[in-house]
Amino acid sequence: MINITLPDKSVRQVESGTTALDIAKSISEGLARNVLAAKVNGEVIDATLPINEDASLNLLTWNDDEGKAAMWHSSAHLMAEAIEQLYPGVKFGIGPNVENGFYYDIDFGETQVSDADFKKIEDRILSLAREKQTFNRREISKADAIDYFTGKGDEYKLELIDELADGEITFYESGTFTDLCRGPHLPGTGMIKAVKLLGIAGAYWRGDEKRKMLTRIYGITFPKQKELTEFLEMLEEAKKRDHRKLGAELEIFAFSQKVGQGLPLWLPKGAELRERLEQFLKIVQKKMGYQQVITPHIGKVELYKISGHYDKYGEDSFHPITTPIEGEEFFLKPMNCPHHCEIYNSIPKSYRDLPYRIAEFGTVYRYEQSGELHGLTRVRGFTQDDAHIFCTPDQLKDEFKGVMDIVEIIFKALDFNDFIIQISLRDPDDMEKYIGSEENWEKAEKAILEVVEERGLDVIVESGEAAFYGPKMDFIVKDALGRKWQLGTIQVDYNLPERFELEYVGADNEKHRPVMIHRAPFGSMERFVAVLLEHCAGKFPLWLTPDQAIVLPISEKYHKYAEKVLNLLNNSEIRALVDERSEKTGRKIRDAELKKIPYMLIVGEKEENDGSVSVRKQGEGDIGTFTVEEFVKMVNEEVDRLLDIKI
RNA sequence: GCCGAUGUAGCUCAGUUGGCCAGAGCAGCUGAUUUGUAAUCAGCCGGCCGGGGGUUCGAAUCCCUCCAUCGGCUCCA
Repeated sequence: MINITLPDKSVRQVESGTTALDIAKSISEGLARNVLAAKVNGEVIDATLPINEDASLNLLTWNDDEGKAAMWHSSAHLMAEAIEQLYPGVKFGIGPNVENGFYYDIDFGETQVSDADFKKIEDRILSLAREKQTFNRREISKADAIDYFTGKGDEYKLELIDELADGEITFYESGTFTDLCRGPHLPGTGMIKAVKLLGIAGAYWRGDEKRKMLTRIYGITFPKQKELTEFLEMLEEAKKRDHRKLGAELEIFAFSQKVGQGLPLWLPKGAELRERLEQFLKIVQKKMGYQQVITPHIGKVELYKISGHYDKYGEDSFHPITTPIEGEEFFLKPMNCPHHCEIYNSIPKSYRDLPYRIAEFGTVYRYEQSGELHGLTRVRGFTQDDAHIFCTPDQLKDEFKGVMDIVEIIFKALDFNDFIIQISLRDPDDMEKYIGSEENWEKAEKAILEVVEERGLDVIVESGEAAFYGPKMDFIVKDALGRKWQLGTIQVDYNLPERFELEYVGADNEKHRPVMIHRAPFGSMERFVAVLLEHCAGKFPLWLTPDQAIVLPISEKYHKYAEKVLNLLNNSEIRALVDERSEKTGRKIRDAELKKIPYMLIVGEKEENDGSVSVRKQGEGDIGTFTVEEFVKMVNEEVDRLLDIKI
């Protein structure tokens, strides 16, 4: 007999060799029907595998991420089986579960497959699911595994097997399909009740663009039809939040084929909004000792050779522009730091001048591959809220913290709470990629990790994601469709000061090298506004939104009073307008609601007589009648609450 | 850049076994209406069917090519 400890700490004595599924059955049939996999001593395995020793046991269901993972991983196998039946002779790459579903990379040979084929594949998957196939795990020797896939002619699986050690290879069989797989899998395919193939795309084998492109099919499955319906509804909702759609509707930005792809045009409302964001940051930065600078949009090629960017990105950049007579070469600046280094260098520095913090809303241009462009989040011309801090090594940590304070202030003012902090360090397996001394890298990485430690931050650490010149901390958010975007960034750099021979005279009267911090709390204005649009679904915070209020006169008779209200509002720094169309009030309200204007002020006879406005809040409805003064106070208080900056 | 899909009016979409002058709703404009918390009515304007080639008596519809967009892959100083 062995002891099985359940999550509620209760202990069950069972025969050795009992499966998780058996234990579930002993608890209740209902539970057993819902068990997707089991977590035994912290390891996720098939619920149908025997347990042979004392263990803690978690029965994983649809409510557990690991349960979903088993479901979707099994679904990938099922899709592969369906596809193999429909397209005999196809070869398979990898087929994992992902955050929302699963995919399988498939080599279809000469056959063209498109989303028009999805229906057929989905139907086959469902009919296989109904066969209630089981997943049969078996350990197999490396030689036998190689034999099997050699027989099948699947070079992709053979490549994967080649990297595995003999004795750790397992196969899973379900129906007519056998796959190299570690598991775990569902007790049976019958638990898959609904399937939807979501997309088809090319994907390089092993993510290497030099290798063959396979066809990746994404899909998702559910234990209930209803959940699929809900998932699809959620996708529809997310699309409504897409910044590309909202940006057009709210007249924030536009693109023009004539201007060029990836080159955003800020419309008046968007430009005003962006200026408010910039102004806000400028005020914060001023309080924190930054000085504004301005640098040109181009710089000599030589500048980027010194900085090292030329070697790294020269080939991938927009090609240089040249002077007509001398043939001097200039790059459109892809970043501001080299210019800022030269600003540092323009006047000799003493340790008393440090930290030297210079900021610029610097517009930069980068050649992004055409397939990468994406609304405002990935563009070829954008403006960074850039700044560089030059300080002594002793000051580094405090300066780093100061930057984090700014990020915090900004995220708070925008009610932005849902972000991930990522620390990016070197790739220990590929040190060739980086420039700069070992000693400096270690110092920089240590400083960041210490700050994280001191602040008790919840961060994810990624090795190999560092910039080529130094480690960094990034603030990452997800867009409406769950794609991740990097917003703010703080990067430590010992390298550029070296390359630009930056110096300061220390208290010891000797020359020293400063440390440099690159930082951009927004990241880029374009990407930030895009993510903000999606975050607030177009309903910007009151202090930021283009139009804060709209006055809606009931009829032409009250236009005069409406104008008077408008003047009062404008005099109180409230951005407002009047709807003087000869439309019914219901219509004016509807239009203002759709434009997401936060406050609608309805004025008619009653309001004119007692100098008031009837206030309707966007998305909420009528909130009562106020005097204009009261309304102004209410708006100002709401704005101040968000902009409550404590430095 | 690569794989796949898409491209009809400012927006959302009809229209393909190739066949009269390419349609609708919304938006816009004009007029009527003077309106009390999410769409007043009527009329009008608006499209070389993404661009360019080709096949055909005839192309929005079929073929080629380029461009852009969308979903991924790779990349992202």
